[in-house]
Amino acid sequence: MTTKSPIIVWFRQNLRLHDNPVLHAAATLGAPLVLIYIDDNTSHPWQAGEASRWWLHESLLSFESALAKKYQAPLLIYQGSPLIILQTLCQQTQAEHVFWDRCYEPYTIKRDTEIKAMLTKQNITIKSFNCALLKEPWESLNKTKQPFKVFTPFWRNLQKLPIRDILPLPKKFESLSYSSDSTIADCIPLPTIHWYEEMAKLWQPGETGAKNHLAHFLKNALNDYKTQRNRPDLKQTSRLSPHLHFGEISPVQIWHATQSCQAPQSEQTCFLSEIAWREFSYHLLYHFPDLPSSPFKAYFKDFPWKKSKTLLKQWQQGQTGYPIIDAGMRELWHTGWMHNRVRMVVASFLIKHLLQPWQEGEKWFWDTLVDADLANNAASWQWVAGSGADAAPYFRIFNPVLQGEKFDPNGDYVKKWVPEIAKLPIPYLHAPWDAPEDILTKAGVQLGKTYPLPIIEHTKARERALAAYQTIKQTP
DNA sequence: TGCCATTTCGA
DNA sequence: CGAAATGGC
Repeated sequence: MTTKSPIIVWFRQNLRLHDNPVLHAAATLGAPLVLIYIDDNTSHPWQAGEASRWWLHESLLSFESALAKKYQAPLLIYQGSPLIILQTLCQQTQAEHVFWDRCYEPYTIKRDTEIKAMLTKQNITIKSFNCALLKEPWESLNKTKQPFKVFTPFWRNLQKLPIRDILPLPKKFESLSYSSDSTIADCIPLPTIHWYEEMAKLWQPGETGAKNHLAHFLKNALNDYKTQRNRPDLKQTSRLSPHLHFGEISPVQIWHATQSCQAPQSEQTCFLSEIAWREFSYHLLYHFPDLPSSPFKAYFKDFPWKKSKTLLKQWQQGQTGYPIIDAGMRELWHTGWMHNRVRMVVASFLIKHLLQPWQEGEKWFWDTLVDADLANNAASWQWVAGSGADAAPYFRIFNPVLQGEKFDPNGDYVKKWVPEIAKLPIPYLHAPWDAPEDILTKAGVQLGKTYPLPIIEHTKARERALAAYQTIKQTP
């Protein structure tokens, strides 16, 4: 393709300069570029929560300044209907080409398909690029050309597929002299209450922060990733999830950087399989677009949930009386993130101990996570619920006390997020109700007053959950 | 990336 | 008698 008419490059998720196929392709063509971001958060069913919006605000600022610094190119910000904005821009700039990075959520696919049809009618050429995945969801198929429904075969297959090389950073490109009326602050305003300041100390949204996180992780944590990654009291996970969600780093960059680092191969593979879980989630969401709302295994629609707004709220607020659960839920609220092991434990607790629908947990995570991602969130909640593709078996019910003792052995994680019981000695920190009266008094804990009694008893809850499952279980 | 009751093993 | 293995949920 040769063109001298401007190319509009619409960035949606992949807010980075390096290894960005859409930017690379556009810059290579030698035409002037119009770089835009359109905020249409209010026009779809899964509006982003405030934590995620804070991250987006910061990420866009970072991207905007990187573009200005490296290429003296402005990032134009718009708010409203992408179709109308693109039509107008094409007219005003005489652009005949619109390039974008592919998105995979059902509502973005629908939106983009409509836009592509309308603009094509007006002789605008649309070109889209895979910027967010190792492989497109339709590139991974089993021997019968069907999507994978089990992770292990998906992962084995992925390891056999060629992964493209990292793209070089475009040396230069010309940008059209053009400006928009809105700024990042107009379209994605920060909340008036500065609750995000606590999060701002922990994270560095943007490409530089992502790169730093990856380098630090590969150097300091990957060597014993297999075992230490389960410890929420240590910082041994990559913490790349929000960076990946906004595309500040690509899975291709992670793939190659991991394979060329010093850590043992078994550790590399373990970490890359986690990246592959993300890939598998996108694969499932693409092929089964109902994933965010309906159980993948249809018989789960009859599950006898016992909906309770009170229980849901106690879980959300970290007031369940189980220290590891409350620590996790409070970490989420305060940092916009939760350790993966703890995510599994709190999700299992909401679904199995409290019998609340997994969709309620999914919504809460969606509203509060900085890494809120439709594919990962939906696939993971269904995985824990047992209703998903390749789900955990329903009888896998975590015991919150044992999980705490096993993965937070010194209680540092609980002490950090549940300070009101921090003075309890270790055998009782994960099960305060077992502590003798004098030990509770000495630690300044009054159960039911300064810290809740358990809102449900573990053994009974476990039996009730197994019984509930029996009512829907399919007999083969 | 489960829990738990029960059985079996070995000092 | 405690650790390890086993098997059902």
